[in-house]
Amino acid sequence: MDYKKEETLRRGPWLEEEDERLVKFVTLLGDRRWDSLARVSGLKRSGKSCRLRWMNYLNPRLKRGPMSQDEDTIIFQLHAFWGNKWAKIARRLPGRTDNEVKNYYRTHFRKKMEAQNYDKIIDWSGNTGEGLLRKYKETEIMWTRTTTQEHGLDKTVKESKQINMESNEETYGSICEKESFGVMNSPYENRISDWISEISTDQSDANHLEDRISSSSEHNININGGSWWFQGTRNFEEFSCSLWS
DNA sequence: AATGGCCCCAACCGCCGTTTC
DNA sequence: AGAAACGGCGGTTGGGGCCAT
Repeated sequence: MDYKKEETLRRGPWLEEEDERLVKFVTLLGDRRWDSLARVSGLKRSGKSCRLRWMNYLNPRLKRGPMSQDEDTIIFQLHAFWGNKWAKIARRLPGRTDNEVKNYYRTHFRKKMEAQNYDKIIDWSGNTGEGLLRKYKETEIMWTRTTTQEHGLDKTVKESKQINMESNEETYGSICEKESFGVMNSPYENRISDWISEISTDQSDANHLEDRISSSSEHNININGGSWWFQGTRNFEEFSCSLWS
């Protein structure tokens, strides 16, 4: 895009007329080829800006209004699984956008975490990267086991809340400890987050670690059988799919 | 009533992977 | 095969609104 053309592009908040026009043209042309849609529509906006406006605000599939308690819990749980993978988390929440999830998390959870000033802060200097990864993975397994059972996530969400209220030691403690990774902005954070995403599809690795931990007497874990990650993932899939249907 | 601080969220930016030509 | 265009993502910013003083 040349300089002169960019000069004439509008920025900032969208006007009602612009919204109406955008909706009209998306209905006509579909939600693809945003640059040409922006040109054809006569909107003095970039294609990217049009796309964003549609995706985050105008799309009729979007759900408006405050987050429900279940959505709140899901965001909390999935962020513990995946870290700042907002788009990935948003895909599990029908009608919510990555931007919305991101904003929600930033304003609610981080603040909450900082305010509560958890004392389980990890001393980075005393840990190796490998040790931290292992610790992270183990707490993930503990969390998954206590929140994913054979009856699906919708019930699980309720149970996890109950567990959280009843005990801060095993489950909530673990998740908070993981959250401290995020709060501290550790150099490991992104790598750990990416790594967790990778292992989410690696069944054999997960089972291997499960065996190792199950055989250890120092872990007092309430296990309900099955392959933890597969079961958890499947339940998430089923649950989120059912929300869309 | 004025104002300063804070919260919230829409919008933007830059980067990167994918698709198209 | 490679360049350009496009789409998606995560991080950041700016402004409006609310609230306490």
